Amino acid sequence: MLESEDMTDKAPEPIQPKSGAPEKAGRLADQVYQRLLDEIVSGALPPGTPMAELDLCNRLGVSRTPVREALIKLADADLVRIYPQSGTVVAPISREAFGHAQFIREHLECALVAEAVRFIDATALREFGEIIAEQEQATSPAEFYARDEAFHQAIARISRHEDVWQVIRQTKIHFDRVRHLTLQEDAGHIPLLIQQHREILSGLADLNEERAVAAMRRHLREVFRRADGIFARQEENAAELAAKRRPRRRR
Amino acid sequence: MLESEDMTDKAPEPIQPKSGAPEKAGRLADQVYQRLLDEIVSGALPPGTPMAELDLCNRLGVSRTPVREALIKLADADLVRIYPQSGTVVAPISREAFGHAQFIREHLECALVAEAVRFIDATALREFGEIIAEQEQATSPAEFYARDEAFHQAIARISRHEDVWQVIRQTKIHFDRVRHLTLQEDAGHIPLLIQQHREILSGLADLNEERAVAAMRRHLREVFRRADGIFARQEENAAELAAKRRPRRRR
DNA sequence: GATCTCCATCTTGGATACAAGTTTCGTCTT
DNA sequence: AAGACGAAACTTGTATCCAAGATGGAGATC
Repeated sequence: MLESEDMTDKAPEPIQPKSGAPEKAGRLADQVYQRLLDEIVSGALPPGTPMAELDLCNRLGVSRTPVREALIKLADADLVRIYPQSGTVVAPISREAFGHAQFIREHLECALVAEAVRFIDATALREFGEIIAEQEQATSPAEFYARDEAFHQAIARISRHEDVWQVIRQTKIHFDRVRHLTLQEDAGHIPLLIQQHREILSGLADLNEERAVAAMRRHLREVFRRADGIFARQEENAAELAAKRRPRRRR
Repeated sequence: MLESEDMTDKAPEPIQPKSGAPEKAGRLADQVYQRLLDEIVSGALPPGTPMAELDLCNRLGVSRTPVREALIKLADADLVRIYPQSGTVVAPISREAFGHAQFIREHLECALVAEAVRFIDATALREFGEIIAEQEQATSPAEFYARDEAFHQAIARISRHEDVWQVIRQTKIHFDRVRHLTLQEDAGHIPLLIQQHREILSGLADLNEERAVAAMRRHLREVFRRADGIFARQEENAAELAAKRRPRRRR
C-alpha cells in the first residue's frame, strides 16, 4: 500500500518556476484548472486517479486555495468526483456523457452553420481555406485537432454566436476524452475529415444552407460513429479484464 | 461614505441560524451560490450592485471561503464581474446574452421535443397534463414559472436527455433576468402560454413530430419576442435617464 | 486654483490554520 | 482465528491571515 516510494510519481514540473521571464498568466487557479483539464482529457490522469488536494499542491507547487478552486470547476464539469471528507478522483469516461455531448454539439453546430450562410463573405471564405490548408500540413494528430477546433470555432464566430462555441466547447470535453483514447485509430481517416470540412466550406461558399448543414451533420456523425465504436470495443475489453480480477469496490 | 448607518441594508437574514431544525443542506458555498443566484436573477440585487466579499460575509453570516467560491461560480456564468484587487459588481443585463440564450434554448429544446415523440407514453402524457393543470391553478406568476420550468424539464426527461436540460437551465439564466424584469406585463398573456403548452402536448400525443416542434418553436419565440420588446423599451428609458445625469464611468 | 504625488484604505488572490467526517489499521475480545 | 471496537491518520470544508494591486483623497507644488 506504499506506492509512494517510487520516484516516477507524475510530472514534478511546478506551475510557476518563478523564473525571471515576464510570465503573467492571470490567476493561479485558472492555470491549475487548465493544466489538470489537459491532463485529464489527454488521459495522462486516467479515470480513478486519486486527486488529493495536498498531493496536487506538492506536485504543482501552489497552495490549496487555487487547487481547490480548480477541482471545484472540474467537478462542475463532471471531470472529477469530490467525496467530502473522503477523497477526490478523476471521473470515469461515461458513454452517456459522450452521447449527450454529441446531441448538444450536433444540434448547435448545425444551427450555427445555417446561420453562417447569412454572414459568409470573401474574407471568411479565405480564412476557412487557410485553416483547411494548415490541417493538410499538420504533422501530428494533436496539431490536426488544434486546427479542427479552429475550423469549428470560426464557424461560430462567423455566425456572430461565438458565445455558443463556449457552450459547445464545455460539453465537448467528454467527447474529447474518448477521442484521445482513439488517437491511433483516428490518424487513418484524417484525410476523410478534411474532405468533409471542404464539403462544409463548399456549401457555405455556394450559400447553400441545406448542403452546408447536411455536410456538417455527416461530419459530426462520422466522428461520433467511429469514436463510439472504438469506445464500445474498449469498454468490452475493460469489462473482460475486470472480470478476471478481484472485485474491488471504490465507492 | 458611511451608508451603513441605515438599517435597511438588505436582508440581514443569515444563511444558517443554527436552529435546532434538522437542516443539513450540504456545503455552505452551494447555499450561498443558490441564494445570490436567486437574488440576482430576481432583481433584488440590480446590475452594478457592489458585491464585496466581506460585506457578503457579514450579511450571510459565513466566512470568505464559501462566499468566494460562490462568486467565482457566478462570475463563470457572467452574473457578476470580478475586478481583481478592485471590486466585484453584479453584471449588467445584456441583450446579447439574452439573444444567445434564446438561440441555444430554441435549437436544443426543439430537438428535445423531436426526440420526445419517440419516447412518449401514457404515463408521460398524464404527467404533462397534470403540470398544465397546475399551471392553470397557479395564483402567482412565480408559481406559474415554477411549473413552466417543470414542463420544459419534463420534456427533456422524457427524451432521455435530462443532462441537456442542465445546459439549457444554465444558459437560460440571462433569459430569466429579463423575464423577471417584465413580470407585470407578462401576467396578462399567461393563458396564451398555457395554450401553447397544450399545443405542444397535442403534437406529442399525436406522435406528430413536426407539429410538436413547430408548436415549441412558436412558444419559445413568443416568449422571446415579448421579453425582448419590453427589454428594448426599458433600455431606451434607461438611456434617456442616463443622458440627463452626469456622465459617471464605473470601469 | 488646478494638477500632480504620495499614502492610507479597501479590494481580491493566495497561503495557512482549524474543524469535522471518513477510512484504515491495529488491538482487544470472544 | 475471526470479528468488533477504537484510535490515529487521512480527506475535504471552513475560517482566518498575509500579500499585492487598485482606488481615492489629502496635501504639496506649480
